[in-house]
Amino acid sequence: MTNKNYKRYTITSALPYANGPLHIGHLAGAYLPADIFVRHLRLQKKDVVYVCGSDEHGAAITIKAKKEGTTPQAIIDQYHTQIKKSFEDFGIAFDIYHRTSSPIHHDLSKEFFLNLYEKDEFIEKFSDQYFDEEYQQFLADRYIIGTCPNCGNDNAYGDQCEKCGTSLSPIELINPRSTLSGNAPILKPTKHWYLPLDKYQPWLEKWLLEGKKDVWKTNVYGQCSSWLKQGLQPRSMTRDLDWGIDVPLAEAEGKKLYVWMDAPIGYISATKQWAIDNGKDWQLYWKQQEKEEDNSCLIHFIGKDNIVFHCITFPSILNAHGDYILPEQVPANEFLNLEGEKLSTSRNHAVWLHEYLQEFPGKQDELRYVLTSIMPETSDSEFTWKDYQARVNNELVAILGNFVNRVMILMHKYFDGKTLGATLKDQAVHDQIGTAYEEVESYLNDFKFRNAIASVMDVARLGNRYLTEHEPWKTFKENPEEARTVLQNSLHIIAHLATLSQAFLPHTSKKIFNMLHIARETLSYDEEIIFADGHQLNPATLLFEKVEDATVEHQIQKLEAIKAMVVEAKAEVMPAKADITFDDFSGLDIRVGTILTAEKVAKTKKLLKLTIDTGLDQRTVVSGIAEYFDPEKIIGQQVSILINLAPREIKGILSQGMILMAENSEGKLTFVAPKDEFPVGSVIR
RNA sequence: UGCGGGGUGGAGCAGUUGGUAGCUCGUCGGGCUCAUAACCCGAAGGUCAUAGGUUCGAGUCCUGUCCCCGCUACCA
Repeated sequence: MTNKNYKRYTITSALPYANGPLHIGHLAGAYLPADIFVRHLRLQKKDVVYVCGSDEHGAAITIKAKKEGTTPQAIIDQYHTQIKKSFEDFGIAFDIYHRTSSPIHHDLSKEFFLNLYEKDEFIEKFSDQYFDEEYQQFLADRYIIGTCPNCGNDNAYGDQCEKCGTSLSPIELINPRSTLSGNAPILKPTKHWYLPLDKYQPWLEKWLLEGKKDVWKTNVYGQCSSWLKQGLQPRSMTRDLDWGIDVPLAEAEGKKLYVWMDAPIGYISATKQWAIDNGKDWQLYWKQQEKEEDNSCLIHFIGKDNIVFHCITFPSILNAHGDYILPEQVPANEFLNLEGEKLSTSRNHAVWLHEYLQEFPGKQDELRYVLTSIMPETSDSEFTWKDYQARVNNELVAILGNFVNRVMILMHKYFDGKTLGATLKDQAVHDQIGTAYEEVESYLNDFKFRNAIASVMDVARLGNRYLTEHEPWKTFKENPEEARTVLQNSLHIIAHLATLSQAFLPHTSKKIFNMLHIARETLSYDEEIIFADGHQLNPATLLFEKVEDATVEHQIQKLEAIKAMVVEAKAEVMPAKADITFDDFSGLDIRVGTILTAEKVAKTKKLLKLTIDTGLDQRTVVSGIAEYFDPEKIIGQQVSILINLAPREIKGILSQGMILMAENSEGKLTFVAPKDEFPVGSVIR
């Protein structure tokens, strides 16, 4: 990032959606890096505000409320409270954790909308939307269920079929029905306000493509330029929803502001609330100042799913409004996987923060350390419990914890824990510590959190080496003063270690200060560390405990148990389809066939190109089974094949027929074939 | 299929504007015994996915190909 010396910093982390708890993926993506960055700025005595809050609007929350037989308000209260507490317990140092259901936020969002409305920025468009006559309301996509045109699933949602994963629009659903009344909805025209992103494209190309080249991380810049290349389309800023911020126009009764005009403005409203609570001026952190160099430096920490939103949509809104600063940096992280699979809230495949805090009390810094060390900065990365164990045991315990422990124990053993003439008397050590400060500073400036935390650990390594080289346990016998100097130099290393680790491992750093009997909550980088003569150190305590095999096993088993449960719970049987006549059925010509050849279709994930002996002929069939079957292993497999299906070209290959497969609720497939070897061409009926 | 990201010693990753290939963990050998069997030193181990090109010189730039991940398409 640029090395400009900013007057102020405005730091945001993505607003968590208040319909579920937080997991380690959220932390590694948007909260931990921001937290470290903010703590680091504060230690340099920078003027910084770090804001976040719960995103509490949208259809998913009303739907969850309906499912659980409660109100949206109850849902958001529950999750807002839980998320807020988890953040506090974990040690994310927000200046304010606010919520978008607050009046101050509603007012500000409306103000933004009206500002753009009065400037005539919006395009007003009518479109046909489904409307439930009984309930007299338009239906959000998620309120419409129907048959998926793609896979025939009868319970596909208006935005997506969860069975086959296809994105849909409500209009595409066959036999749509309202989840409110169960009736078929009618199409009715409704008016909405669109933000003309296409109109802002030239501005975005200049500001982003030119201005942020080689400034933003490659993954972020790449995403954005990809979107701009495709050409932007106007985006609706309003929706027919029943839970959100009212569109502040008389003609828009019953309509709500869509998430784009809601959630990111939460950063600003949160800052406003913080300013009120603390006697500050929020405009210093968000508005353009008279002189450009007086502007605050705005940085959004997010996960990669939020890139387009924060790099294109929100800046466009801010720019259209006109008074606001734009993000200097959007250091988005990639995703964190867990034990070889994607984290999934719906499948409950996650390490939940609130559970970790409960099961590993007092071990926040262990998780902070591991997540920082594997932070998905440039590509997806993976959390495994074995790796967690290895990093805690081999690095935190063996290197950092052990070093501190060695010195503390020796100091107490030889000198009753009292210092005398304890200035740092080793130039090489002094220089190396200085280098560590420079490295941390420079790495964090570039959002390279992994490197930064490694530089901190290197100081502990330096300490261990220093001790081994000078062997105070030996020299004490002949020359106790030399041993004293070495140990007191080591105390300086420890104190610097505590200072340096404040941003990364705040709990540990406090423990070390306490052990050193330095009565401080934090110690700025520029403050000198002084041990007075006769300074009494506190007793040595262990900073970290080893993670036992059993602990790790338990966590792994827990994940596997959940996986098994999810499969069981999901094993619901698909409802029957509508009746057909015998003639409909007898129109199908299904035969026994044998697979002669099988090969993967290049550049596809699911497709195999098969040659089937049908008895009548040998024909080519393209089948979407590659995820579950190796081509070599299915040669000779007997299959049921529908042979009179109209041929269709798939990926440039003409597919003549369809292999019948049984599919379970997980999407796993198995062949439907005669129980015993049977002549090819035999009719199946 | 389109777009984006990535392919570097056993594992996980760094490699800035092109100039002798590094780090952490693991492995092997040695040292030390103050320390949570911890710590320190040393060694082995890489044709930097692949084929071309630019260059005095390329992991680093250009082009083609293959593979992995994400979104997208595909699943007759």
